[in-house]
Amino acid sequence: MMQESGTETKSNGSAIQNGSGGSNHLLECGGLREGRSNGETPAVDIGAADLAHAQQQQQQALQVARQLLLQQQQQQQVSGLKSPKRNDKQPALQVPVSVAMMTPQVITPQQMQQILQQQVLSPQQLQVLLQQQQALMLQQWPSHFFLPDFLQQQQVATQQLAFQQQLLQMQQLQQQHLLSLQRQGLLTIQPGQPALPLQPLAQGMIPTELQQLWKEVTSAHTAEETTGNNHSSLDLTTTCVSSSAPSKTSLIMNPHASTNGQLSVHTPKRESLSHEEHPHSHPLYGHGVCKWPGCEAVCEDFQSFLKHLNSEHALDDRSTAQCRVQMQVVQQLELQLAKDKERLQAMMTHLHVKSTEPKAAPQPLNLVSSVTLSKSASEASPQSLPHTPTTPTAPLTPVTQGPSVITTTSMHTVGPIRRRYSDKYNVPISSADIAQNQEFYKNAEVRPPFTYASLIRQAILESPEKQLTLNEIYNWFTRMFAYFRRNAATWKGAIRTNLSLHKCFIRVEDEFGSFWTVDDEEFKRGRHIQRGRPRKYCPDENFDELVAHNPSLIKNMQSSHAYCTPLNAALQASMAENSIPLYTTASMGNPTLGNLASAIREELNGAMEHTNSNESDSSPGRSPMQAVHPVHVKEEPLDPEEAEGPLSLVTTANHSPDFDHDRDYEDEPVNEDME
DNA sequence: GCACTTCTAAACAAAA
DNA sequence: TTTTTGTTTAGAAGTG
Repeated sequence: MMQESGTETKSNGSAIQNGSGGSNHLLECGGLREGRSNGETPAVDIGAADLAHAQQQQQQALQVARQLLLQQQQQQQVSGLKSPKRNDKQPALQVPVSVAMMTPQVITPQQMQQILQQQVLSPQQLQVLLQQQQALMLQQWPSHFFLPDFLQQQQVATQQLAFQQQLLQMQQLQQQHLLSLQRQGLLTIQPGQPALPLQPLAQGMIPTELQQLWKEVTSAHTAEETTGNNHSSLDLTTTCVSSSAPSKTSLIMNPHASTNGQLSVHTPKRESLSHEEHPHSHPLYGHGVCKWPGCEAVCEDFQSFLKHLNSEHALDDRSTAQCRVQMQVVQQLELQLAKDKERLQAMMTHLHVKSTEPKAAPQPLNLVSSVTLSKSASEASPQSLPHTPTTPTAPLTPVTQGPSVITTTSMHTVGPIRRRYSDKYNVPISSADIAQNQEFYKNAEVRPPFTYASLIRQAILESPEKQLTLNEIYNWFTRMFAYFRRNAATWKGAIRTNLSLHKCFIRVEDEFGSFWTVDDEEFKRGRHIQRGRPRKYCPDENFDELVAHNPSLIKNMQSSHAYCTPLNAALQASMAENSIPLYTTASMGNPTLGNLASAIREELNGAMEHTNSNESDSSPGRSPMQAVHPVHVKEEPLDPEEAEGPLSLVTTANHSPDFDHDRDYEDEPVNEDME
């Protein structure tokens, strides 16, 4: 399975690599991008290597642009300085078609802003276009042929240096951010892949490229400004549309984003939200230091920080440019995020495709930002939100969620979303599933897309002794998931219910209390204790498996188990003889003869009211045996085919070949059955 | 539409 | 008495 999936992912990935790699400099309308956006391309393997490749291609594009612009410059030098608005047709060369359709010539910043405001270009287009512009500027700089009107050359030169520093810092921040994202599972960079995809950009960046980046930032910022509060990624598919109708209305939500349920990260908004929530916290202020990129000025208190902020980082060209740089950083991260989302999507699709291939790719796990699901998110009550299909092997990272889900406020609006693994995929979540997103779930109030049973199992298996008390399970939940730090009553009740209801969870008592273990095999079977049926008996099968999987239990449970089987058999036989529905109790798992007799008496007297009756019957607390030997009290649920009432129970007890081992105790019928 | 699963809520009881 | 723990049931909602 794993090999198979890996192979397929790889094979698919190669096809997508072209798309992703080309996306940085080949901005074609149609085919490729549509293929990515409509989710039909099942596997998108875009990793760090792809990004590096993309960056390489980007640099190649830059070289191409330089050559092109050099030609332009030569032409201009020959023909004199021409208006940047000229519409000379330039050979497209290797410049992307859509960009070539735009004028690859020098465009003034004003024009650029105008273009950006009109949302004509996608970020990638802008990037390429700006590369061209940048290259041209660089070519022309020495001769002062062409400079933006609004920038004096000297200012530019000064700012270039400043921006280079800023950019280096930004790149460092970017790397830190990437590392952080990676730690939080937002970015999954496989070990074999090159480290940080953007690292080459940072480290190998030459001043001209830094300068170029600054220019790109300028455009990106402008683009975001024009986007307003939409918070959506610039629609990459609007290139074709908007080029013919360049208006804001042509900016549609990225279909790919809607497919993935992803929207662009909008860090500023998030920060502003947190800022609003915490009046004396500021994303730009921490540990007495101004966090403005490249500043790090020490501010004793928040007030002085505000003063500093207003004085040193007022609205001026420098601050604006720095802000744009930051925006570019964010944008780069968004791109990276989007690519990793696609990869995740492809992985999930691939793993899910076995049974649901015709379907669209699995929906994102949290849906607040999803266009398609925002309706349900806003309309549905917290408990009526749609389930989101997930696959057990899916990373389940919030990567597939829109960034907005990261925000606490948005998560609150999500409320409980029921998720479960399909029975067909009742594969236990691995530690990696959670660990991969551990940091994220610890910090973001995102409901983990695992069932309670899966989480409980995980909690138990993660414990050194493979056993946890209920309270320890609670603690694990709250420790591992920020989501479970709220509404404790709800999820704690759910945990208890699941512990009782799931066949795989086995309660063990000792003199210090009770703890829960998990029968992993039973968990994989995914069986539930059947509703409406009393379920008390000693699951020797489970017990054996449990011990097999939890050797640590042997020391506590061995002796009790030794009592269990023969006595259970005796009890069952006795009950069968008397046509008494088989009935087991916690204490029957470790009955003394007195308990056994008592149990039988009670059965005969029809006094089977409660499963623990035998405990109270034999002693106020536990039997001495129980005190010494922990009791395995969790009952095994009745299989559907076995739950057919008293007669069938007797029959089952008699005909079952593994009667005293596999089914030592059968369910007793409900009281009405007895009546 | 049905069977099933999961989640949630609630009631209840026993134990601490 | 209160809280914790555990069991059981019912119903809503999603999934296949």
